[in-house]
Amino acid sequence: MPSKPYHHGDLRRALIEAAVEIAREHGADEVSLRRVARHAGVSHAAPYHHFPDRTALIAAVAEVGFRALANDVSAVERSIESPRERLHEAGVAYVVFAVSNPEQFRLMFSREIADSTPYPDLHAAAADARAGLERAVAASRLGSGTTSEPIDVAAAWALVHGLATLIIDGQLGNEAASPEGAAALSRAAIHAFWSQRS
Amino acid sequence: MPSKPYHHGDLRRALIEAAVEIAREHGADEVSLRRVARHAGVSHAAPYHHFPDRTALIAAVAEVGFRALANDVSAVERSIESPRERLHEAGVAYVVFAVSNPEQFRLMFSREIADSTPYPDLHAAAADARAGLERAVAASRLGSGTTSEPIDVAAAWALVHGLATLIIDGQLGNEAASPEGAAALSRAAIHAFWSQRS
DNA sequence: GCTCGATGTTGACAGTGGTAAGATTCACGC
DNA sequence: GCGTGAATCTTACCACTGTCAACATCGAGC
Repeated sequence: MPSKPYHHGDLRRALIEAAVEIAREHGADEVSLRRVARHAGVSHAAPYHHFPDRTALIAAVAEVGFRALANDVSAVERSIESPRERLHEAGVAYVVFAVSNPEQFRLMFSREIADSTPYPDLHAAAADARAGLERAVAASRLGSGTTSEPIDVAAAWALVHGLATLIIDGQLGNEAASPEGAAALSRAAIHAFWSQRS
Repeated sequence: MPSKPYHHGDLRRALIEAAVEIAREHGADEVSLRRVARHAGVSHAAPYHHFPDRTALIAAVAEVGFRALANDVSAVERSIESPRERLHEAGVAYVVFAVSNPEQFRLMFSREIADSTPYPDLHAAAADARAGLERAVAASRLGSGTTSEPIDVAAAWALVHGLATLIIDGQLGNEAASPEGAAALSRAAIHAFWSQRS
């Protein structure tokens, strides 16, 4: 049995999975190239044959994260009739994703890849995720007709993104740390902004 | 002339200022203990006589940041009559502070000090800043009387915090990068949530 | 005026991202 | 079948980081 062939076979994928696992178990800032390589059973320089540098690995991990987020958001989109309700639940899905995968979420919005233009695949995945929110906002026509749409998208995104980051940093209490608690809190927060109308 | 006395005199303060300056000029993640020490003109181990570890230095920097933020927010509080307007402008001040001091803002919400309980002074400063928003929310009674107040605070905080983080990460376009642009954007976003009422 | 604690320095260690040079193996043309 | 070049992986370095231990220097109070 070739227990350890010289060539790994699918090291790129293995490195990404190792990074996700290390992030989940030890935190996003424990994801170092060397540790990822160790976890995948290769030498510390092997990753450089698949990623030009550490940032590129993070970008790849973030890319799969954005794809999962886009998936979660559009699943909600397909399952709800009322445009207003659909927007609300898309926001809840955003927050729940962050709370369910806090370390990956942190990686997705880590500073080194804030400008995603050098990573086209990441850029596309992030745009897809954002497009989900944009569709939900456009359909529900948040605000009166006088406000321009980009502002509505920015406001909606900011609200759920703020909830997500504050919750996963523990700033909004421990009840919100669980996906159920996060869903309840974000639903309540969203309704707080709309309750004055109903 | 004693160009370099053996003892610095006020090294603790000098280290904090050096950290702020390095963050401003080179980015928050360039703030290393050794670089800060170098910038202050002392050896790389000198900081350990004033801070137990790197995190404690970050906590000290974040503390002055939170004090400045609390100051900015309560300055707005004192200058505006209408409770509703006061809440809105307190939120704008939060975002403008972040955009005006992006690297310090990042330090203030960096993960290593997300739990501020080991740093009582930082904890108090952060609580002061938050208290500003809480007062503004309580006075304006965001939402109808049926929503509980902590939710209102969380929602308001999440909105402005989300705006702040998204803007300083460049996710909301370059127009928002300037303090004026950020003020305009955040005012519009806040009004987007209220316009449906007026 | 001496001593002791506070403050500073030098030197070491393990860990990191990154590069260079060499080893191994795969794929493909003959 | 077989060689040869490219892709992959390894070992060995470099500079940098946080942190600690040992030692040097100074100031404040007895």
